[in-house]
Amino acid sequence: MTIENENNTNFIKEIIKKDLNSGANDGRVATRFPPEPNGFLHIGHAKSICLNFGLAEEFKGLCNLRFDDTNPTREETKYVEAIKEDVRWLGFDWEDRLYFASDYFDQLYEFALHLVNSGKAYVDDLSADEIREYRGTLTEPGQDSPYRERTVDENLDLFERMRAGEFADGSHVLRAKIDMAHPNMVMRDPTIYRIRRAHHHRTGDKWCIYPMYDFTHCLSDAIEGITHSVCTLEFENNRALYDWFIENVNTKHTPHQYEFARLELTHTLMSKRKLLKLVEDGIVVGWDDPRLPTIAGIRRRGYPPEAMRTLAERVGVAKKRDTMVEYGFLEHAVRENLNLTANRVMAVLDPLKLVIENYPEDKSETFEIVNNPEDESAGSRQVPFSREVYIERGDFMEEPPRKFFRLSPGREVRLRGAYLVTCESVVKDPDTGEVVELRCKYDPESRGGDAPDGRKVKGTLHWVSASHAVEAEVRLYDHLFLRENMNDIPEGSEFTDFLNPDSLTVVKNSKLEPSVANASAGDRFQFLRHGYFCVDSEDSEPNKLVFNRTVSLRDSWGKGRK
RNA sequence: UGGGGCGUCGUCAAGUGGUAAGACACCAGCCUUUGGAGCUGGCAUUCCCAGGUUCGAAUCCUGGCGCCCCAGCCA
Repeated sequence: MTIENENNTNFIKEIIKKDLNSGANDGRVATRFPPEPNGFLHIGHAKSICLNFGLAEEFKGLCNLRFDDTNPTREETKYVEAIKEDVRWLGFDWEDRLYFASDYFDQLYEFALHLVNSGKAYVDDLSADEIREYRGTLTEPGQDSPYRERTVDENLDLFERMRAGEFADGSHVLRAKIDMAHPNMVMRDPTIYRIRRAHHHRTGDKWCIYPMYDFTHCLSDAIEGITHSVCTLEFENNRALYDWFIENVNTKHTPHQYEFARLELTHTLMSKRKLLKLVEDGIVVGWDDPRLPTIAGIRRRGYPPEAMRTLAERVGVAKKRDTMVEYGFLEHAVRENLNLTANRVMAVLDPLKLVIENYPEDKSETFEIVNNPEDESAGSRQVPFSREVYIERGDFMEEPPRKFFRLSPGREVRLRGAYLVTCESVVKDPDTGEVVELRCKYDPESRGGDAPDGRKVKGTLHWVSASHAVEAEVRLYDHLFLRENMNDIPEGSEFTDFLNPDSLTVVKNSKLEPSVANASAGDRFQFLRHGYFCVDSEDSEPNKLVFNRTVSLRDSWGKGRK
């Protein structure tokens, strides 16, 4: 795997280098990946994971895995397990640094008390609707709540009673006392605690008040001694509040927030809401559908984690918004990895029988074929050959156009690793005229694929001996959406309007060489001349193999012809 | 008519006053027992626009233009 080492910098790395040089944070670098356990991770999260763990790795620091679980109504333990699996799969290790914001609820409560005591937070009795009205608009300042000037003692009493469960959900909130006329809406006395009687996946029913993200995140960072808190661009406005809390609460560490552009890919979507709809409406088979950009999906699709890390490194980290990385960029990283690591195998997806008339009926022999021309250590395997083989229907044309190098009447081609064969005649279905069989002649002198007289052929075809073939189901995947930019669809249209009707093609009776018979879930192969495939982890069984196409091979012949 | 950000090749993206990296894509050629892979070459006289400063500007200044984010008791 090649990872570019030259010029692989970005603005966050530059900030860290500067901090290291100036001796900030005692020379420590600490980052964290902070998902909310309320759904499945996708490729966008993978970029963040690679960035945070990668930064720690590069600068000899540490990266924590922290679940941001401050909203009990949305979070579930099953998601924390799924997320842990995804991070591990990507190749990162948080060691003993697995944290939960909910672990800090007691500490956070103390911090809130500190704000109340210093006159910087107050309990507000306004309803959610009233608070919104008092907040003002983007261009008009807000108004102070009538409860804003309560005394410290009164606020203390009220806040403690909020915690004690004396008030109904929604009746009170604790707010930071900042500035209702602040030009940054985030700073107009933001809510820091709300009353919510909901069962928390970890703290159970211990609490009926829960801290808000803005209050929790920066202080959790401070508690953990995070130095560089990296998040996505939509939190830029929240940075002022992040800093306000750090300044107004006594914390030992003073973390800083930096924002980068999230990863978006063409022909797909990262929106949790839309992905959920695809799952719920049965448009895809589940969160791990190989067409989905979820980590579970790409894992099942067969994308190697190394390729995802390479992608994250190559797309870089910047602040430019609305960037769309071409899907082909990802596919390139996947092919690059698989080319080096996947063993080659022959698979005929659309079989056409080829009978070698001058090959003895009862004869069969095996050929030793190299497993991976890119990797000598991958060795070789024995592939059986006999009088009747299957070739790809698309590898034969009765009336070949110019530049068609494959088989046609009278033409000689190579059966990869076996013999040179010449098409003598074509057998057709008398009713439909469909070609059902090719009658050929082979050159016994060309064993292995080369003729002793040195004559060359233009085409080399993959093949599978008919009597030895293993049947399998092969699932061919394509873009989920026809439209490139799914973040910007025409007014009046629904995102589902752009679904690709051919995002999945199931090939039921493909013929594979027998060496794959014992393949197990997740095994990856290159089906010669087709692409990279893996054994499906859900539906494949020992006697009923199912393969997923991870990505096709580049095809300069097929390109532009379909 | 508020505040915060961003505008460099079709797509990502370096560049931080010294004369436009790299990758993907694309094009051409070589090579090839995968029309795969690989190899070679090509691909921004110009950095949203207009002025200005300077010997010299993508980088500094001024003024425009365009796009994105923010009015959850979500994160």
